[in-house]
Amino acid sequence: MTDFNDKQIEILQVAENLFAEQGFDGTSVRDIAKSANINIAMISYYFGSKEKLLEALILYRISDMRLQMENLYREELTPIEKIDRLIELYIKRIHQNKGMYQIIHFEISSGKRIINCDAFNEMKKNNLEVLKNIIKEGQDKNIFNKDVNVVLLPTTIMGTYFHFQMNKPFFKDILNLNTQEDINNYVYNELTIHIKQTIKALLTYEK
Amino acid sequence: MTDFNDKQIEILQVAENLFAEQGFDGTSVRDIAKSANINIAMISYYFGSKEKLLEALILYRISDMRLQMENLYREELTPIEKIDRLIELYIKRIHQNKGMYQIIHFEISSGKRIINCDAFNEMKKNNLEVLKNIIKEGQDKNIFNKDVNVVLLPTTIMGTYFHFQMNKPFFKDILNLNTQEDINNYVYNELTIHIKQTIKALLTYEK
DNA sequence: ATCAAATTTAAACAAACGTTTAATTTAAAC
DNA sequence: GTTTAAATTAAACGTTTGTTTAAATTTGAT
Repeated sequence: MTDFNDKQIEILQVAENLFAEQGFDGTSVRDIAKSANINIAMISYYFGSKEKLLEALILYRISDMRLQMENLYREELTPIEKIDRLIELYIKRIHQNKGMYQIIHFEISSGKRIINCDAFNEMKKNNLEVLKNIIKEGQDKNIFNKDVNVVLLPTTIMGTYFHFQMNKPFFKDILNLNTQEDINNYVYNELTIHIKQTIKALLTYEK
Repeated sequence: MTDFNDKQIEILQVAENLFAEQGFDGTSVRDIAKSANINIAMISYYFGSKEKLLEALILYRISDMRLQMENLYREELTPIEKIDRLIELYIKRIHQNKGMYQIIHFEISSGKRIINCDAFNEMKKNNLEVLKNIIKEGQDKNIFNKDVNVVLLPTTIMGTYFHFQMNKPFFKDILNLNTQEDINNYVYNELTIHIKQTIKALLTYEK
């Protein structure tokens, strides 16, 4: 269904970086062509138009982004361990595809562009179901509290990550994160720990 | 220092809505002129350029956005009450100025535009200091845990809110939020409660 | 009523935009 | 080697972009 040749994939990757950096409207087809070392006409030739290139990019990445959360749910782990693993999985996936998410979020929240988000929403709904099952398991075992807004749990997890990303210049400044290496380390250690700690506290604290 | 006449303020408000909806690059000066019922040339006449209009807008809103957190800190409240009030204050302010924040975040995270964020960063640093003082007060009274990443607390608070905003179409769907009224209610009730609960759990839970 | 400054206008500007064209080169099949 | 389709190119297309111009209008003080 989504079969692109090497040339097309290279264009998609270049476009992904530019769209994430400068936005869709802020990136011209000439920018893309220059970065990918191709002729401008190749974009229309391969994808039809700039907007269809964006749609192709989203489909390409979503098909590459399927979480194996069901496997996680079936593993022999305590609910708390599952939550830990789930957060690690979440952060890793969105950190690796942060450019993609940045584009999608901007284009979604601005109702201007009409892009097909059905596949994206289906993925989110599915992830939410798996999470609900894990939470219910923990509640049945009297490990987790029952007055938790499960729908907003992924929002807190991903929101914390994305707000960190959005304010990267601020955190670079106050936390002395000079290289991309420093940032990756902070994300995979401090930030992940903070999120795990937060979610676990919310699920297990005594009133 | 930031003295705009009525006409300029109307242009700023119109521009704010359009920028938030369609992005800076996605909004033309003709769009702004049309919405504000003015001639295109008035934008250059009053602000110099489209980009200087954006800078004026940010300055205008930030000077309008000063949180009286110091007053909160000095009030006779328990640390937990202070945190509750602080979260209410945070959510109320960013929800009222969500368009502004959307613009700033996008323009900051894309390093493309060079806008003066110093005033914005100073505000954030100041808010962080006030929060640190409240947390320390709670820790000295043995109410709050000591192993909390305070720097990431506002990130979790605001990140949860913004990620909710960004995925508004998704939540509208699964939570049946049909009108703006429904959304405002959900933000000021369920969402605020969830955030308060989360932060309090993180600050007070037993290991 | 007069005059000067501030405001508003329509028109024009060059530059950049996304897209298309038609000609050329490359690659593969016979 | 010839043929045919695919890939690539430079050039041009018509719009739209942000900005400027110069003339017209409004405003407020004298």
